[in-house]
Amino acid sequence: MAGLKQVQRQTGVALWRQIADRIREAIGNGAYDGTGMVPPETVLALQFGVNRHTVRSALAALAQEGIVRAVQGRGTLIERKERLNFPITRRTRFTAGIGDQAREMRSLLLDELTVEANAEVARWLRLKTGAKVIRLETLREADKRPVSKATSWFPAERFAGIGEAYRKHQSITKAFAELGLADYVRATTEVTAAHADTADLADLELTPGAILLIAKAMNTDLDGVPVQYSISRFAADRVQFTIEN
Amino acid sequence: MAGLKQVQRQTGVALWRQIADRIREAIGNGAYDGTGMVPPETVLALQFGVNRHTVRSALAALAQEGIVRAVQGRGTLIERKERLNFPITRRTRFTAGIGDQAREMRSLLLDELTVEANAEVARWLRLKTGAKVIRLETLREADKRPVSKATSWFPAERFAGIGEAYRKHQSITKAFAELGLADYVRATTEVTAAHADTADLADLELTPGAILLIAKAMNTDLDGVPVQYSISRFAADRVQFTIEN
DNA sequence: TATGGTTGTCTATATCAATAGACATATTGA
DNA sequence: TCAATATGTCTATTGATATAGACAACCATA
Repeated sequence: MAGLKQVQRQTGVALWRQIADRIREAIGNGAYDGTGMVPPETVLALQFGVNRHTVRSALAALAQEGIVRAVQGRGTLIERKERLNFPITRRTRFTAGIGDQAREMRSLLLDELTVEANAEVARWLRLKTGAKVIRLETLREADKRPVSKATSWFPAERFAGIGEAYRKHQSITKAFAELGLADYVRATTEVTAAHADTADLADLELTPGAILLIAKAMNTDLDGVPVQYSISRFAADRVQFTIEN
Repeated sequence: MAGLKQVQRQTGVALWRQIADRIREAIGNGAYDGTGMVPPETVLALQFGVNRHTVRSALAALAQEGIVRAVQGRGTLIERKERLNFPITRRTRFTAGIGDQAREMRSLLLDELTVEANAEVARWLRLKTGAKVIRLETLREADKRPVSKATSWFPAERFAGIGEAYRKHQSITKAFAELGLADYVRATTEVTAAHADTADLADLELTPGAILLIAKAMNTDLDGVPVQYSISRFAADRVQFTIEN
């Protein structure tokens, strides 16, 4: 282990939040798997070099997130620790990718709209700026816990009706199939990270300061013609990506 | 544009820091490319729904990072906006990957040590736990700006002397070549994101609350035998990863 | 040179964050 | 049942954060 996990003062991020972030990450890394409990508040206070009350604020925030549960007299129990793995390969599909890691997968269609492609979307789909594209906003859940929010664009002509098909099957793969596209492949994925904005916080049930992994992906049909461009925003503490070359 | 970029109160993250994060990101996305300047403090205060003094705190933090420079009477100029792209492919190499995006690449060897492999390292390098491995700590810079900090492990027997070779060539590829490994490939990359810890903040010249993109990578020789396992921590606001399938 | 727009500085006040100490309450195990 | 170890609650104090208003200093330009 890395010894003391230090925190910094007067940086615009409250100590209790820095500590909450570190404990959440430690739980995710399996640091306390032996006991299934977080160390006592007094011990954490000593480790982080802060007052016990500050640690309590951090644990209260984690309890609010449903990650730990404090029991008077016993200690603070770890309720949930999960980090789903998303393989990013030529055959990347959301549902199939984590189907064996969660009991229940769900995909919600939040919004559907036909719009004109902006420069970025047009470039990825190899259309002209202003060309008609169908935009889908989707929220994906694993075991009733939101995992990612995605915006996808499809060429409107070729994939008219993909919104309905998606709503019916709750799967891009099956929606494509219904529209006559039997197979497709992942061409490119760009990965960045950023702080969650207000909308993300609400949809993904996160707390301010939370981190997102952002994947911009382009899928093509087997002839290499772009069929989908998407920007997915994942709660970083719940997922990891794996790239197999 | 997304209209108002809201910020939240009483969340453990100071408003000025939330605003600084949003402005930094907006600059990175080219939002203010037209003028090369950030909007006036009064406008930003109105946009974010806060007092002008709060905006000033945010801009002061960005000025401290060298991202903007305030000029009395004129406005706040954007000094730097960069996001290096790292392709992750079977032939991923750090230096070659961004050689054309920055004028000056540098790689510093911070530490070299022969240690016993822990369970994680042993698993990736397909050794027994406790086997001797050489651990290198490296800091990589582009145009004198720190980009990533990496810890790499190599089988000690096969790559004795890799520390010296790396120090000489400032390149893993060339160090491998000197030790008789002419070519190698990237087998697996795992990508996650996390908040920077104190050590990262110092080495990568970041401010608390900053985000890291973390890549755990395994390279093999052409026979598929693992030759390197590394954990690289990138400043998320300075890089993006690209996966071409 | 006068004006409007911008950043810089100062004072004052209210709220949040963090520390400190004391004690209550619940659980476990000797 | 008792002691040790936890979390829960309360009061008090200090420093950081945020708001509010006023005015100075500087820049571009009409």
